[in-house]
Amino acid sequence: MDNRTNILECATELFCEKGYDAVGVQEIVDRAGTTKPTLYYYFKSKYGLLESIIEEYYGRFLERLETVSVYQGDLPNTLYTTCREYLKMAIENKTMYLFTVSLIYSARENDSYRAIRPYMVKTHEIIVKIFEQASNELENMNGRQQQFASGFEGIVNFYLIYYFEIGEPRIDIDEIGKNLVDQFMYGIYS
Amino acid sequence: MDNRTNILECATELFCEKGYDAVGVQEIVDRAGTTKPTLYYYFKSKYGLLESIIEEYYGRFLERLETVSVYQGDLPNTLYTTCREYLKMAIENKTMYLFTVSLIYSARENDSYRAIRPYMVKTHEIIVKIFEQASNELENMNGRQQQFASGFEGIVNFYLIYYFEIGEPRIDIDEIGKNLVDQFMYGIYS
DNA sequence: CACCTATTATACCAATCGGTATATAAGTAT
DNA sequence: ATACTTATATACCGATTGGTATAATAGGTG
Repeated sequence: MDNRTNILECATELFCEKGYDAVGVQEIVDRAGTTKPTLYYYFKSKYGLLESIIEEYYGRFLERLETVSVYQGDLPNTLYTTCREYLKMAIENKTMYLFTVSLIYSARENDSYRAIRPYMVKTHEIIVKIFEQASNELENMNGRQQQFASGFEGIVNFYLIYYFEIGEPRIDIDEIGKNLVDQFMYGIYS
Repeated sequence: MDNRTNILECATELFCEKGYDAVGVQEIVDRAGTTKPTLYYYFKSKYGLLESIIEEYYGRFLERLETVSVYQGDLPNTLYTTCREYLKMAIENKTMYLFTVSLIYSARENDSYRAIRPYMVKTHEIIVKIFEQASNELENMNGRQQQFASGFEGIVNFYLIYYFEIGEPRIDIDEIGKNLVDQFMYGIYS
């Protein structure tokens, strides 16, 4: 494995374990078996390293999300397909997923939050688009696309964290996805 | 205001803004207009200061939660009362609530998580107790009290973060509480 | 071979980190 | 008046922070 990838992976591990601020650059290069100038050669700063880590995971996630979230002429089905992919991606990269969640809830003036924000916004835009295209299906949708999108993202994240927490050995994406969309749609119509 | 309270409040502000690790002890005493030995006199370490901040808010929260969560012979009503108090407390202390959420999602090996964990556990125990006392109401409850408790806590936190995020100027506790419990109960029975 | 660019390490930087030894002032109890 | 406790500041500690100046070492290309 090349040095860049190695540093990236060791940093990811450490950030997930201890958090961005609690990990020193020296600690990262020690684990990677290299030295600081090498790290600063590939990533120009500690913050640049964080950005690269997020881009590595979240970039791929956004590509897939954009692909699967195309409107199918039916809201529950579109949500179901989107939800399945969301769950799948998170389960495949559990550690990174939990790390990004911790970043999302981190302090607003912290570098961690600054780094994750553009990806949060982009994710939100993709989900909002689903509800915009479903406007004809739901009466009184006016201006509530943002609200529904936040709600949907929130409930998916909540299910994920919940199932990771109780340590379900085998998570059935199809079943959870169905329950989740059902419960969400119930919330919308009530 | 005495020096101890002043340090406590300044530290709370800074931790909420930037996160525990990103704030230095010097920065805290500068804002409080005092010096480090004073801080170390009242709280024996930076970690002790964090513990005091959490205890200040979460201690009161747990007391109230324990009081209102007594079982009323009816699950939805008990949940509704508990939920109302949970929402009320969070809305009254919005900044501190959001700070504790950020701690809950912080890295497992970070001091922030170590400090919040006992309070998370205690909260969970209180909610579990509700579902244990409702065992006669729900068939097939065996061993799922923990699951329901996690689910309930999750959905309440999700609603709160969601409403704080969209910046609803006036949050109707009664209405949100009702919707929330309804949606949760629907999830249980389906 | 000579040249060039991409990598990597040694050794260092000022600044900040969490924390403390020591001194002092003010109040209080004997 | 003496002794003790509480509360605060000056000045310092070694260790670590993120980051870099410099130089050596590759590997490929003319």
